[in-house]
Amino acid sequence: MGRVRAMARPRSTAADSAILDATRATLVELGWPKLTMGHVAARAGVAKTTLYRRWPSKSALVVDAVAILFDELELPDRGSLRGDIEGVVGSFATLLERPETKTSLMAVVAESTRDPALRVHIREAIVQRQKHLVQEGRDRAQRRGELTSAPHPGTAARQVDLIFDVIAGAVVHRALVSAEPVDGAWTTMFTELLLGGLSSLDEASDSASAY
Amino acid sequence: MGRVRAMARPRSTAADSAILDATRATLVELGWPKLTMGHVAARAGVAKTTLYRRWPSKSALVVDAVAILFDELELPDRGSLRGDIEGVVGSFATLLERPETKTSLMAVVAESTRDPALRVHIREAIVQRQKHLVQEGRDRAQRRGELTSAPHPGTAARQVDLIFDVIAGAVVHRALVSAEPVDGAWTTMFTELLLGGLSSLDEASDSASAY
Amino acid sequence: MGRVRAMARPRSTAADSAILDATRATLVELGWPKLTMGHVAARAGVAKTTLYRRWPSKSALVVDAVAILFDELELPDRGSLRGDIEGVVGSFATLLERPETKTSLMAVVAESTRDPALRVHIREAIVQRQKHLVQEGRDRAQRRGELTSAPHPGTAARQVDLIFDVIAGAVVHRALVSAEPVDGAWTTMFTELLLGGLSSLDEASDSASAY
Amino acid sequence: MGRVRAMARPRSTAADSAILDATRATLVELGWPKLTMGHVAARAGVAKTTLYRRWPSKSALVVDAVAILFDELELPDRGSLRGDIEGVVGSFATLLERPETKTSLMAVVAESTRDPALRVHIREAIVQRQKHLVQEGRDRAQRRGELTSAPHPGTAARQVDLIFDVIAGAVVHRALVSAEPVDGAWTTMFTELLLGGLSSLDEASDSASAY
DNA sequence: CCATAATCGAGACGGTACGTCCAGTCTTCTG
DNA sequence: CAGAAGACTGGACGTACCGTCTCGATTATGG
Repeated sequence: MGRVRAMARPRSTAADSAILDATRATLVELGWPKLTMGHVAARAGVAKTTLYRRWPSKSALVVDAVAILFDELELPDRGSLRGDIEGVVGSFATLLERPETKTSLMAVVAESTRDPALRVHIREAIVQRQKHLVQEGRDRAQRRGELTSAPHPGTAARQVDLIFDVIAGAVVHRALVSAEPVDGAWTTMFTELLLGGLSSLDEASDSASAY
Repeated sequence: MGRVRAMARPRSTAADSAILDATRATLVELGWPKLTMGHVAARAGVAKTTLYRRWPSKSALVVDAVAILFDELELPDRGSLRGDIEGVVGSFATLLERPETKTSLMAVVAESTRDPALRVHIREAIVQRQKHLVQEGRDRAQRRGELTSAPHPGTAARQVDLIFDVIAGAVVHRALVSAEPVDGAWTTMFTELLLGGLSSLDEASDSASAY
Repeated sequence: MGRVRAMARPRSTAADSAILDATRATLVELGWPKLTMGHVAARAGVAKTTLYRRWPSKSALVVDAVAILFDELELPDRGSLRGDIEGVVGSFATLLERPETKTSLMAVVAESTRDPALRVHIREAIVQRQKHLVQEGRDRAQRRGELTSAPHPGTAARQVDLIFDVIAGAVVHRALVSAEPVDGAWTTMFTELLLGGLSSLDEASDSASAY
Repeated sequence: MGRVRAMARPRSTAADSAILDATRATLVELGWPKLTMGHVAARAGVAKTTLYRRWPSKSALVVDAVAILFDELELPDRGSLRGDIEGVVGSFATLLERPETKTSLMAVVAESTRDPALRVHIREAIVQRQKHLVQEGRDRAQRRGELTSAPHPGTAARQVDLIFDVIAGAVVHRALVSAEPVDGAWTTMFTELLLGGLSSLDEASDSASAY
């Protein structure tokens, strides 16, 4: 096709993972505010130039380095919607306690309020990427008969978005803003609240076509 | 008796408000990342030294400057718990859209993950200070007969904390992380979910003494 | 005359010497560059205001604090002009080795190149105040017959000035600029040179009226 | 063989001279006390970082900037030792009247009393570098038969050091400490004294092996 | 024996420069 | 060309002093 010349030195693929590893290691040791591009480069055995050739900024680099940590979140079948919710809340809380995520998640979000490209990057690499968890939980609950499916596909998608914001938002707020532990008692109470809310949504979307 | 030391020149109270005003104005114009201590000092007609004599860091200063904006949140009686919730969600969303808060709230929270003193500062100046809104909403709903009071005072306090984290967390996550609008449709759906959750909590705390 | 009223609180005389002592002590410990007005004030148990009420600047204060150290210079009669010169050179060198003088003499001179008032202050408090040493040495040598008196008083005064500049200048330059020790060998050689110069001046001013 | 590292971007040589030029220009305009690193950097069109990468302090920078001015000192052959001395004293006095040198020479010397590295720097860049003037004058006088050569090389070197300290010290002391003009009358009298001293040294080193 | 007035310790104030640090870019040479 | 090395501009950082100021408290003397 358009391929004219291809004789240049290709980018080292090994470097990519070395850089992301170094980024995470530095986040653990020094935290976001003390993480510098120079530090990461030195630790990865790479020149700063190489970093900037692949990521536009420190924030974008950290988003990629942290994003894959969120892939650890799973939704093992605990037999009931209540169990599934409690499980995912617990594993999310555990994730937020790790130094890599704790010090950098809010930082990149803060940065993103001024940088649209970064905002998109976060949404794609973290938010949208994890929404399947909510969808899976819903599907499983429907199969168990705990919930009914929404009458309209659009409504279902909006509900997934909402539930994701409620779970993620509440846990993050509890852990990082209120700065109180996301322990068993809190998780139980939160799950109770969420279950009641879900069945309420279920009935409402059943009867009315408002959503 | 209580007099220990009162001989030196007292701190100018006028400077305090000038600094906070300048901080807010600079946040509006330049946003958090471009706000510098030097800039604020110059704008307030004050020396940088004076800033550092009163606030230990840029973050602490911004917390104080922004905290009073949260006092604008009110809970006008709309006649029903549903209306009250929709009202407070709307006004919180509006607050989060203001440039002063949007660019700085997440930034100071991010900073606080590494600075315990700042974490306490945020909790006292913003979080605890606004929890009365949830309490008021609950009391009003109880008076209306929409909710019953919790059997134990400790349970009630924990419920207030939870509800605050759910509301604030969900709205903040929707607005700043998912970066989608907190519009009427979302608010209605969220309120539906929350109302269902509240009545569920109500019944649970009624029957069981688990909480 | 103009005296109308004199009922105010007088300045504490004790403070003066406490301040000068503190200044010297701080010079010994920290040296000129790290000596600050605040430090001296604190050490003297005095407010900064009090310092500035009495001395216009750090330099002026140090000049006064150091000036009296130069009063230690003496000219004990060693029986010959050669001995007298070697003696005064040695004691001057010893004085310049003390940390109070070493670190501050050049500093105040440097400052004085930009501050005429300070220049006058140094000249009066240090330079002119020690010229009597040269005069005494000359007088003594004349009484011994080692030198003859200058034919004109003005010539004598100019010679005293010159000799003072030569001795003080050479020793200071050796000690502080060349930064080599003013030891016995150097002193002997310098004294030989100066003696030869003095007799040369003596003959010249005898025969010619040029000076 | 000698190649150890030569892969990085080399330091700009243009920057060096731009910085030194800016330093001298600033010394002329503002004098030593008002010269700041920031000012010099801005004037040289260079970042402050670049200054600190090359010179450890303001003093070290000024030493280099001023040192080459001393290279202007020359010793034109005026036909006699007397003439040569009067000539070099005059040109040294002229040099000390320039604002660059007047305000900064004593300042760096003062600083050097606390900073051994700076002391060495001054000795090498200014003192040792100009001693050839004394050596030249001596050599020339010997060729003319005005002086004889010292019997031992070590003695000759010590005499050169001494003469340098006497000339430089006396002129500097007259000009900057006593703060009186180094005019023709003073120069004539000083030269008379020095000539007498030199012949005295000459005879002494001839007869005795003390030196 | 009180009123007056300058002094005192304390420390906040506006300024200015410091020397450090990092972001992001540029320039060199090597593979 | 990609990459390592590291110099470069630019700008904010937080600190340290300067010399001035504003306090309330402390002495002296003159009336």
